[in-house]
Amino acid sequence: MSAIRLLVLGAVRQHGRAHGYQVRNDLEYWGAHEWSNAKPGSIYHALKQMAKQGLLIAHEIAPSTAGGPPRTEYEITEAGTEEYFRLVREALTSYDQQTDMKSAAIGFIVELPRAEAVALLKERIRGIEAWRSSVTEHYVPDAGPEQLGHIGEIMNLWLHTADAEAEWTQGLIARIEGGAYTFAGEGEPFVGVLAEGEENPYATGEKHPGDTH
Amino acid sequence: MSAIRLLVLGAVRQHGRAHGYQVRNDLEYWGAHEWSNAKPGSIYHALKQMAKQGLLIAHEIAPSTAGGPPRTEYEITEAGTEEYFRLVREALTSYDQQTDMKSAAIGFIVELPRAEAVALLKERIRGIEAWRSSVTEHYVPDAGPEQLGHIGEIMNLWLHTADAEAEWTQGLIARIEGGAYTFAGEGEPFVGVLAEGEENPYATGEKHPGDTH
DNA sequence: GCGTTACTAGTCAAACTTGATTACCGAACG
DNA sequence: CGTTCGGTAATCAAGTTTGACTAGTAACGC
Repeated sequence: MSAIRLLVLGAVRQHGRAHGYQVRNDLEYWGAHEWSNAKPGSIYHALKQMAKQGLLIAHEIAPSTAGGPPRTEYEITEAGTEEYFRLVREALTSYDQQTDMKSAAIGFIVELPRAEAVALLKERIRGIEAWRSSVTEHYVPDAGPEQLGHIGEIMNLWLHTADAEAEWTQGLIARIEGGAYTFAGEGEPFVGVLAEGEENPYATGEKHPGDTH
Repeated sequence: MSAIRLLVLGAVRQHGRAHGYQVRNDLEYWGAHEWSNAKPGSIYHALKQMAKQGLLIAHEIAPSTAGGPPRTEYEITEAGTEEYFRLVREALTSYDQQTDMKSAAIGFIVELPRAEAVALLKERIRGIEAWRSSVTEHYVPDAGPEQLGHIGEIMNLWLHTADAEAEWTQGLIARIEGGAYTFAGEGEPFVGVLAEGEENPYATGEKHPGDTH
């Protein structure tokens, strides 16, 4: 599954009530168009789909205050909130090399209590290690790694990536345990959305060199 | 773009002529179902689509020799071969955190001349470095990284990942320059396909722990 | 006043992906 | 000798993603 649902749920939730264009802008503000499939079509589709499934409720709303077609505002439901936390927890816990889900979940990690965040990340490290040994057992067969030829480099890449991630996760755990950031129930939360009318410093358009999306 | 087209083109090409089920088995043999969207539906869809676009030609073929419906065999065309090499080169060169494309391209890297492989990988490192500095400039604003709060951890993750990849790429370059593997024009190539009737040691079914696909 | 540009907000068809399901055949079983 | 089982090979409907496109309003220059 892609990260679009998690991102959209998170954006709507932080606003309380948001229309599609607002969500679209938030995701852009988070840089999500760089590392996930957060494109207009996908965003509007996700909104409609999740409204149909009861994770959001759609309010029909009067014409836009700033030009353009009339907008629909969305609000997250109880079920939507549950799904949101389920997705955050799952993405933090499980290792499956899906960069977009992982990044999105980091963006929402402070919505959890600090202790739970740390516990989930530790669980993640255990997952990486289990995956690591399962790969080395499974794919580096008795005949020795030479049997695989250059294909072995793919596994090499996986392992290298997994190790790098474990290392980064370890660092994050340390920072969180050291008191960094403001987690759920610890006072004034960090606000990661654009206020109405605020200008987006990271607007679409410029690509990073080397990108080929 | 996903890696499915590259994978399918590569599989058909290594066989000379292959039917869908054969391709499906090869991809499984390569472990592609673990790290890409190489599922039956996608494979058959890609075959049909690319046949329609002239990258493959479809031969209608008599009923299967081993049960099941009649099979269609595919053969790669000139245009398909061009597209194949274009995809390999692009995936090796450009940094865009798409794990599946990268893995697939490593699997086909020995189809290029050794010198070109090294050149592309060096280009890749340059790309990673350019991307790295563009991210640090762009997303770590004047106000200092604190302004971003925990969102800064996402960029931290990106950078960490990029660095790990640059390191791995460097290692691969060294191994290739040191004479590892057999590249195009260097004699007996490594064969990464299953022979007709050969058993697949890495068949589907067992998942690695920690996976959540 | 009036065209032109720019921004807001969303839609749409075409392509792709997914997971389940179908259809066919051979072999084993009782 | 029918029937159930397992492997082969592919299809299908439902859902998702993409990139281009539409349509409305405001603001600007002249």
